[in-house]
Amino acid sequence: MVGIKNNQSIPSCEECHATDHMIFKDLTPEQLDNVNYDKGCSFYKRGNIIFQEGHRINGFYCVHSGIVKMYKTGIDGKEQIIRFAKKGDIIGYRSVLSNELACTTSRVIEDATLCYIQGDTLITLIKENPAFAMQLMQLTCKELGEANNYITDIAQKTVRERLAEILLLLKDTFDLDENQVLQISLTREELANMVGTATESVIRLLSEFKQDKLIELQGRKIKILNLPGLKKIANF
Amino acid sequence: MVGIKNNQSIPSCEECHATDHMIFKDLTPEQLDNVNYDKGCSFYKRGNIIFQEGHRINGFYCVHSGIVKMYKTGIDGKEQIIRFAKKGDIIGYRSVLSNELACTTSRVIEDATLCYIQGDTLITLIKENPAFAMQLMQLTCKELGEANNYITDIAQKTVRERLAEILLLLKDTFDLDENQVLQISLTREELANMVGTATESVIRLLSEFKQDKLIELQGRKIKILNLPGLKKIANF
DNA sequence: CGCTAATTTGAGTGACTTCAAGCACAGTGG
DNA sequence: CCACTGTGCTTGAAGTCACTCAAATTAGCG
Repeated sequence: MVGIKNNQSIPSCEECHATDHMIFKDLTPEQLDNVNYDKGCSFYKRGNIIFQEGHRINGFYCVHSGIVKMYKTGIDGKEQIIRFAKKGDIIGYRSVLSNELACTTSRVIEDATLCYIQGDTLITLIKENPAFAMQLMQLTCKELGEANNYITDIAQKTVRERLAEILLLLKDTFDLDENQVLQISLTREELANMVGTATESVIRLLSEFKQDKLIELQGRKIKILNLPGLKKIANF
Repeated sequence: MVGIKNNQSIPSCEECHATDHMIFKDLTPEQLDNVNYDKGCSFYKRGNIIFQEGHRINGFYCVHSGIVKMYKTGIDGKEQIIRFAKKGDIIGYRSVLSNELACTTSRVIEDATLCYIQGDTLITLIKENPAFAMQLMQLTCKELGEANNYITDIAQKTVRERLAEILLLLKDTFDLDENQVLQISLTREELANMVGTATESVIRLLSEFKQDKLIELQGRKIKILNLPGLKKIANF
């Protein structure tokens, strides 16, 4: 089921293919085989950097397992987390397409396996397969729409509202386990870097949410107690 | 030079073609002719709405002249201006591609002429012309990159820094005339809706900039006196 | 090796400061 | 004359600073 190449076990694209949002779902079997054959694959531990803002990248990555955060570094080094990538998501493709330097840094949050695919392969696929091109374009448009929403939120909502919204977003992206606990573990600082606020503010607001019986906290585990309540606070 | 159709003078795409960032530059002459023939064209006065957030649009628009603002409506109706569109820019294509409702409203800021092109035409072009598909994808990626930058700025910079940055952005987008005056006329409220702040704050900060000899104000005309100074304030 | 000691990292609190929003009102000019 | 601009004043949300405490890592050492 899994081939061995470069003294390393490389997962087949087929595995990711199960993921419903998989970008390669419109490829012909031959095209997928090509991608599968050409790609490299590496394991990264939490904290590892996949690529860094401002560096040139000649290919893109597809997340096979684990979680990666994408962030920009603002003034005095403060991170602004733009999005997360999980199984089936691709990262770095923007830089390949627009032929620009990477505009974000991507760092592993949960131990991850990523496949690396040459930029040329992507360009070729776009030229050969219009359905794939459409798929990719829709992905970009979706991300663009989300970015625009986020701009509006961050410009107009309070920190409190935004934190509630981020919790809901995390719930949608990473789901809850059977105990309603968010299936992603972030530090308070990382949460702050998503919301765009100070770490202390996140800590204070989380305690407020806890006192208001909206959530429950055990370390980094966040249990959602009152989803409608959070939605109300988030204004959505 | 200009044909008459529907009792209305329709400018040829050739005119826009001169614009260097024109999206259609990779079309074959026949494809361009097709677009040119199929398109509709309308004149809009300042204040007119081209399309509205949440509405379905089945095609997209190409700005032939004038200026259009694209904004989202946030809580209690406050506008958040996402971007402007001027000659050669296309708007609404995102919704066509992702087959979603419009996520912004677009309203005319300076009397404008816009061409309307069917969504199908766009899809066909993408399928027939990979170079055009690449071009469009690069446009989307560029917008996405800018949106991500903006998220970081708005989350981390002060209103003062952001206002300076917006002035620089306006300068790059709409240029200065021979007297260093910004070639776009916005109300203080519109500026505030770009920066993501209150109108009063913009007014106060503009006066500060004026006192610091960075700019000069005559009504809505903004004259740039000290570009490096503004860049310094904007942190870039 | 195993068991403290030492250091680092993250969570949490309180006091203080400041930036910017909001309100009310006064011009002003197209 | 109404929409826009401009100003003063007040208040509150959120950032900053300074610190404690707990947990987790790493180092040290018999």
